[in-house]
Amino acid sequence: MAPKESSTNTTKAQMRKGILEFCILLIISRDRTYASEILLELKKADLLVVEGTLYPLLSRLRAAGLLDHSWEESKSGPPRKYYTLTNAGKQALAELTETWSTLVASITTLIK
Amino acid sequence: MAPKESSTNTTKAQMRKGILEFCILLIISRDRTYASEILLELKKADLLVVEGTLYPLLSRLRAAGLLDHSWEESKSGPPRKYYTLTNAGKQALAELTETWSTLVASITTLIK
DNA sequence: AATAGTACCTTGTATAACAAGGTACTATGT
DNA sequence: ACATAGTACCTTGTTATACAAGGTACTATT
Repeated sequence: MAPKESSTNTTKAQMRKGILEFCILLIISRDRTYASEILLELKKADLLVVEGTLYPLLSRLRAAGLLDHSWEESKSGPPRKYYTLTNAGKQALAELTETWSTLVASITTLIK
Repeated sequence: MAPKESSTNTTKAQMRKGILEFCILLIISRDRTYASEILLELKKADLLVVEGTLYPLLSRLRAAGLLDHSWEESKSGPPRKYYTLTNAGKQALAELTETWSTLVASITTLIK
């Protein structure tokens, strides 16, 4: 029997995708960090993402003025590009947190 | 000064998008319903969607075997296409609900 | 000098959301 | 009887984006 792709797999992926930007801002807000580490954090939170998704997204957030970055040397490899939130980024995160709360409330209502 | 598009608008839209399919299954699970009514329900839950998004999505879910439909007459207009969940749809919804819970837990952890 | 590990980034393809436009049935007003 | 408004369906074309795959480059280890 040929392995059948579960149709919920893509739906689950969709669900996670939508909140990616929010999670990235959340992670960066805790402490300055760099792309490879963000990938690990997202994996820990069961939000699987690949490089080809993350890098363009970070660029977009930076272009939108939400992120800033600075290069720093590393003891164990090439230099790292550390990201931090700008003031606009902090404000955006606050708004998104609000949107998230509303969303959770809406869905909780729908479930019941 | 030209009005500037808030960068969080698109991010918020993204966030909502991801969970659209989940919400649609949730809404249909409560009682059989049709597209125009689903649109209203989503608006009530602050999940703005347009027809061009909903119709292809319903078709996809149906093609995936999660939805079934039947035409029924209406007293106040053209016939309506009522959707219901198939057994596969019910199972998918159960899985998505689980995924949703995990997601909420992950993000709650990130926020703290 | 070669290999492994870490870290960055880009390109091409497929999917999907949205805006806009289109069809058709029913009820209502004149 | 005809036009208009309301409801409900659906499609097409454009744009955005997620992912897979591949590529560059620095450091440490053997």
